[in-house]
Amino acid sequence: MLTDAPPNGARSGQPAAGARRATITNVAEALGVSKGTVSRALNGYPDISDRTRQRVRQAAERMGYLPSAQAKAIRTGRVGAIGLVLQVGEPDAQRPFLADFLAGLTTAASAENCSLTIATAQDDSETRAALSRLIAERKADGFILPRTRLVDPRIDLLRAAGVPFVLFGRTGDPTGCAWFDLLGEDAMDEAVRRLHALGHRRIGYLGGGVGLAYNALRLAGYRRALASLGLPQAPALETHGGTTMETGAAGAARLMAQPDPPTALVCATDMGALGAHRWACEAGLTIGRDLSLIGYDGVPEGEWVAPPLTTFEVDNRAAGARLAALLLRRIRGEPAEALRETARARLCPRGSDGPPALDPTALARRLEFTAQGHHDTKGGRP
Amino acid sequence: MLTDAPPNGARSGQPAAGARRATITNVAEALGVSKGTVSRALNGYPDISDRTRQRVRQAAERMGYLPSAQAKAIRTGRVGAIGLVLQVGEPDAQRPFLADFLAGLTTAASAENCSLTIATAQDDSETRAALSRLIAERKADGFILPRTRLVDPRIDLLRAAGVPFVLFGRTGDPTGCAWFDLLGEDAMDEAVRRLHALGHRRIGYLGGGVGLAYNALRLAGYRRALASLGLPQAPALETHGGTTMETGAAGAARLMAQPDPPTALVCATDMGALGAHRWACEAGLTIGRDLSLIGYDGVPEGEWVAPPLTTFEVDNRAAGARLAALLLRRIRGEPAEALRETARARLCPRGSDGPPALDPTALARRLEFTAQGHHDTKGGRP
DNA sequence: CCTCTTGCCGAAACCGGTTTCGGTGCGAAC
DNA sequence: GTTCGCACCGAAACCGGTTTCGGCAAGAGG
Repeated sequence: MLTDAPPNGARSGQPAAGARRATITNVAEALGVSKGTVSRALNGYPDISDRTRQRVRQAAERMGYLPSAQAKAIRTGRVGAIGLVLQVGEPDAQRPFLADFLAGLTTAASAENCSLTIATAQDDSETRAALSRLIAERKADGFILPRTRLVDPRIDLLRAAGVPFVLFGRTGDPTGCAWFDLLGEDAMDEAVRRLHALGHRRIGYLGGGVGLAYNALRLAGYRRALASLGLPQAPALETHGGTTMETGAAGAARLMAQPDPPTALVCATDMGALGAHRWACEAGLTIGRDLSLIGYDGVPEGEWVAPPLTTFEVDNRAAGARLAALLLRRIRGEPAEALRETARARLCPRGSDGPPALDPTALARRLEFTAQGHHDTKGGRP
Repeated sequence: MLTDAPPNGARSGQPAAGARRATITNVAEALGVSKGTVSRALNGYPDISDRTRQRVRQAAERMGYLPSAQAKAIRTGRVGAIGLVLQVGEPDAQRPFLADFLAGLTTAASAENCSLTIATAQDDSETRAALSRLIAERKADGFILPRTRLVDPRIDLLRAAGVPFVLFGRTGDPTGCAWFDLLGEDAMDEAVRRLHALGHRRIGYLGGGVGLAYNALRLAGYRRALASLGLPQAPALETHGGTTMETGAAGAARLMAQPDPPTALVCATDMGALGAHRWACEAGLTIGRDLSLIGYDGVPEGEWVAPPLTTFEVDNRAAGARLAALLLRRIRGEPAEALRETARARLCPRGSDGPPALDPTALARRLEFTAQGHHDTKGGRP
């Protein structure tokens, strides 16, 4: 059996078989110097002679000594960990991104001797509770806040607690906030221009999570492009909440059920776009001809549908790395205003967009026709 | 600007605006008792009167006091965290599972006042380095080891260090190991029986990661079912390494390039099965008729292909929860041998399996025919 | 009335680090 | 030959908890 957690260890002075890690006292005794000297030597204080520093370094190396993060934290106030509370159970949780995102966070953090502490929560109140607890137990020196809202109670909580944080996304009141974000508005702008160049003149917006900051920004980018191109803009061309296949399909159905429906949809999320994709297939539309779709996120499922989804790819690993770097600087005291970065998502052209085969009126007639029962669904053609 | 990390705080006795968390000394002073009394009262020691215990509890609650995990750790040796090193960058990394898995881990852990510390690594040596560092810095009381190998250096490392751990999966030398695992061998067995009941008599195995424990177990389950049903078993019916679409396609191609190819493939992983799926489509086979496929994992992509993939669904959230619970008990000193659990994956029948339309010989002729150029690929039928 | 428990709690050691303060030895300057 | 400054390091306080030890008071028993 494994040596069961030796609580008080062998009473002997020599740890011997206990496999106990070396402490700073062990190193100090081995060298015949004081604890303080070892600490200062290893932490680069100037009032230690080079010879002593060398000896201490070598002894520490030889004994496999690494300072305990907890013991260090109790004095310095820094745990050497960044915190992240994931809200799972939400429809558009960050499924495929997560591994890459975490990899980015941890590699950047561990480059500065920091680890990552994570917690999960089902809803908003659990998230706040988890944050409070991590703060109270001092398990993290600062936090990454993903999926920012326009008004975000997490931000108020951290501001009030005086704990450093960095947003993944922007927010309504940016006072004292550092952030990293992708320019979703530019992506939506680019999507509209691309569709316009293909010949589309009536372009709809299938929005994402209501209240989430990204959705407001992407909507703004969509509208900006419409305005600059002189294309029509109308409430009937916009819908929101399309973050899953179900809601995406429902949103697409709503947008397309009008006399002059859009011939193309710019979608704030890939999952919403995939819902629209499925709806359009079932409505008998040929995607990329009758209806064009452009998504955003770069989820792997987008490659699986036919035709594959044109979308904007996000480098989540790089995002995680930048966020960790910013947070570490924030923890060291740099002002939040100096820690704001953005990046661009990369257009990934695939098959779901193309020149419109029909004008809006013809498209509406076509939809009405199939809706009246002339449907070719998965029954095979008789 | 936010109050920048007040290192030594205001010199005043009253923390006031510093927003500093209350310490045990604060609570003790507020009540006029000693630190020790507060500690004992909150930790349920028996030699504290009920009245005092109540007063301390209320004061702690009122002052928002929660003991610092680090300060506690320094004395008790327990950090109150479980560790997990994720190996990203591998082809069959746990992409879709991860969020659910983490949710299971953290909810089960936080129920016992534990958090989760994670690190990532690219390869084996980085993984070992990350483990060593987390141990040396005492950032975790124990570890979850996912994706176990038949011979796994991580296990040796943790055994030598005397650190508790629980495997997600089994391993070659189980001495001193606790684990949770899914009975992949039973799933493969069930898959073979299902195909046999459908009429298949020549069934192949598209194996997963070489050297990984699950692959050996699933192969054993496949062979066991063949033997018990009296079906032919041959090296030519087995291949390994199919953990991605590419390798899965290659494996399927190899298995099917023989005079009497299998009419059905039992696949150790969904990604391998999806590779076989794509290969079969491109080879002009009708999946579910010419060739049947059964996967394992329950990745979401399986629902996206046509026909959707019959597979075994794994409840990764529950797995995470069980693993965390086992690890916590292990940390408390329960013997590893008493902490071994298994669960079953649930068959999820979809469309990729059915009665065979051809016998092996006819199937081989069919494949040869299309290989000679009579191919109908995505060019449309001329 | 004295002793012996028993219940309850304070004092202080302790965990493993960091940091302040003060003191030594040495060479240089006066 | 003092005095001063400087480089270097030891002693000890400190961080925020836990745990051991011992003491006091009250009650029980003789």
